[in-house]
Amino acid sequence: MDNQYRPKQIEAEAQAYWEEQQTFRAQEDNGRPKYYCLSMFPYPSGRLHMGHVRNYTIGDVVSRYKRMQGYNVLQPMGWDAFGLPAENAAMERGVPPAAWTRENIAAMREQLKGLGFGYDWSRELATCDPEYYRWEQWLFTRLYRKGLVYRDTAAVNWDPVDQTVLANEQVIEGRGWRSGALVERREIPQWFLRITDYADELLEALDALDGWPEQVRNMQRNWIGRSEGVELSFDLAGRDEQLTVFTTRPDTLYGVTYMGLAPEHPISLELAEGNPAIAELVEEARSGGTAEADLATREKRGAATGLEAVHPLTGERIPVWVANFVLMEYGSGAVMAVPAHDQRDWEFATAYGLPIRPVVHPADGSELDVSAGAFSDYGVLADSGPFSGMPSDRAFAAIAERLEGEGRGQRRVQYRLRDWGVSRQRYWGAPIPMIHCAECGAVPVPDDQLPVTLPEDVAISGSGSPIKSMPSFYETTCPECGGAAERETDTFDTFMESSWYFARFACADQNGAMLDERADHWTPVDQYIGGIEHAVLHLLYARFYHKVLRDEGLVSSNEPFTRLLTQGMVLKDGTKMSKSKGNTVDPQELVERFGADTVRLFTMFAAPPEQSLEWSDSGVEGASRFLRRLHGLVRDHVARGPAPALDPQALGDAQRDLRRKVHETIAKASDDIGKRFTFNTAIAAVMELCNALGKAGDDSDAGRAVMQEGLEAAVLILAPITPHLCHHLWFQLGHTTPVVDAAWPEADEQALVRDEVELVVQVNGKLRGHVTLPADADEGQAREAALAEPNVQRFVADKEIKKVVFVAGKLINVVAK
RNA sequence: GCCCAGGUGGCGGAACAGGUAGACGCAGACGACUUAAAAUCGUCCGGCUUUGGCCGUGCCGGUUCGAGUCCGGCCCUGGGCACCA
Repeated sequence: MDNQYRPKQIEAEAQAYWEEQQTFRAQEDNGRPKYYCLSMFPYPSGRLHMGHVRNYTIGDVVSRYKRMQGYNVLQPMGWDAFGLPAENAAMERGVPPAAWTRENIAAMREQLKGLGFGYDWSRELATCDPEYYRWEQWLFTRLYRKGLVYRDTAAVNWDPVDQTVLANEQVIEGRGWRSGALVERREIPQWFLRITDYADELLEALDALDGWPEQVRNMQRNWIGRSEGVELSFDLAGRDEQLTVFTTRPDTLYGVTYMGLAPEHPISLELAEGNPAIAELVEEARSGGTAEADLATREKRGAATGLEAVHPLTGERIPVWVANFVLMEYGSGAVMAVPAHDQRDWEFATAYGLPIRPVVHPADGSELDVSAGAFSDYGVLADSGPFSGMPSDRAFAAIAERLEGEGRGQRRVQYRLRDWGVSRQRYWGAPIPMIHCAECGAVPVPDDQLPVTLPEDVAISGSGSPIKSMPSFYETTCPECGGAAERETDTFDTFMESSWYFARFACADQNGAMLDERADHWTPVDQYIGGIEHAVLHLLYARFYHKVLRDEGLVSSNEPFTRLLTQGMVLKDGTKMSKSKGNTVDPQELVERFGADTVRLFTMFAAPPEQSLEWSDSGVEGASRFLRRLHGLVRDHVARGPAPALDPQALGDAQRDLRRKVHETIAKASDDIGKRFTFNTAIAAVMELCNALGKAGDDSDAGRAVMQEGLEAAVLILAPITPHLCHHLWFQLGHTTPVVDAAWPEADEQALVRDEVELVVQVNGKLRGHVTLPADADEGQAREAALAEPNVQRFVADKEIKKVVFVAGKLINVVAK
């Protein structure tokens, strides 16, 4: 055996072995339970970054662990290949997005192979391949016919200088990132998917997704934002028109002191003609980006309209204001304001000197004070006509009933979730398969004309998608009337591709259909792994899409991902690695210097997967050092010849202690890797084991047998994490089949048994000593031993013992006063 | 602004069901080996201290025999906010 650990050589050999044996090629096999382990596929930016390495190492560790447990594992990989960066690169370097993307894919594929990830490459796919996106187009036309697709207007960021639509990230402080021009909001027609039709199912099914982090389920619940309330209308004095508003707090109806209109509301637009203050608000609303974070942090401003609304129950006149915090996108673009019981309304009322009228008092009878802020809890009504004295919940129902009875309102469920706008005015995306005909309107592209292929040999300028000025692309004939017509030139949101790739991996070679029965064999994904930043959008869209696929009869499960692991970010110097901060670490350099196993080991050791990971160069060296030591331990052991067979009955005390450590490590690592996903503590346990093995120095037959068992355990446990070195060491330890096919070790219960236990002794909850007792000692014996301890006696000497708390196997606490 | 997380030694982290705070690793100090350095191996490594202890898990308060862990309030950092992926 080589005297030195040479990762380069060992890793090349292992990778060649796996490739030659087609180790990771997955076949459907009903004789073994399937396990579909999927890491979120990358955007092919050109090089792997540490976030990818972390994500894919976690996935590979889980996959290899499950394989050792006897599962038939599928672990595929592909490319989320459409998107904005390719267009930016094209502008900078003059390379068409398609060529740039395919070069990046080739480079990153090699990097992934160099890291030793066990993917079934025969299933590789790229979303920019027409054979992939054609099925997305096919499904879209189907959903159109089903009524799940519709056209409506939506706001985009318009750069008036570059004459182009900008993404939110391209709007910096209200200005276009390249031109520096003030960005305008423009309403343009776009395609929408009715995700809100599935809102209730998406919400309710979260309760059963117990393999998902509660944090993510919570974020999705809040995003969907189901609320029950009342929709009611206020007459406008002197106008033949009504304001319809939605409120979740009809119990505060008597506290309404003003109405708020969105600046984009038709009435606001009308009044802006003759009112400079309103015109200014409308102007403000038209400029700047569309991102919610920008809108929500704007200073709250408003202007009186002079109009008055009529309170539906009291007939009182209520002033109508235009307010910039009222959003046209939500509900009707109008709100009733109750400053006493809503903080945002309170702030606006305070700023503009509008009355604050409390009508709900705390249920506990405590004094109500709204001088410093709104009281937004439920309580008991006051000054609310016939409803005074009712608790909020009863008043909610009573007021709703009254409004319904008078035909002025009705109970309604509202969602925060909006329908999914899938149109993008970009080039590098899947063409939306629709044709606009002057005679027939919007017509879906017939199946036999799919895919609508995106022309790839194009030049990208800073303003607008090239296919919008390419008659050879958009000129066509109407499939219905045969007349001249134009293709849709918008492309799909890239979330469309990433919403179903997990199913396509099951049957990536199927060219006659979107999916086949193999999709149902492999899905749902048993374990999905990816960044927490995808907690809402990608994961919600994919859930929606899966339900749509189900309703189309393409899969039969309800949810795409049974278990979800959201991995934290990779940081350096406490902040996110990024090119602009210049604090990136190139995984490729590390692999070349230390080997893939060291990079994998450090990444898994430095932090548990869900936490952020602080990068440390010296920590990487520590990981490398450990692998050298493990290599050395096996080398020295093997150099002494084959180890004799182990006879557990014939061990001395030290040998039994060491063997107990071996099996404790197996038990801990199995729990850490299999159940808790805390790979860092599993590695720490193996390090402890190796420290103990290294100190043993026992050359007796029994000692060498225990050593063999211990080294095998260490290699088996580390095999999913550092697969190349373990592949090598396993053969060195005398095995003839590869460790990748070995069974995961099981702890021997007999080896775990202890004769004695050490109890912690406390007095009044503070540590005062230790006592060693037989493992089966009862409370009486423990108490006797504890009180005999001299240090304990010092602390209880002049006190009365009130009680003794005994926790078997752990501690005994003497409470004395 | 809204929603969701996280704050533990010089650093990354451990403590899994409320029971020894700091496992494991990094950095550092000292020692061994060496002509020397690197590598390797060994010992020490939260603060204070009268050496008996006392203090210590972002801050303030509470529950408990016992709180890093549970509860209430605050501060700071990070993720998401619908066209980055």
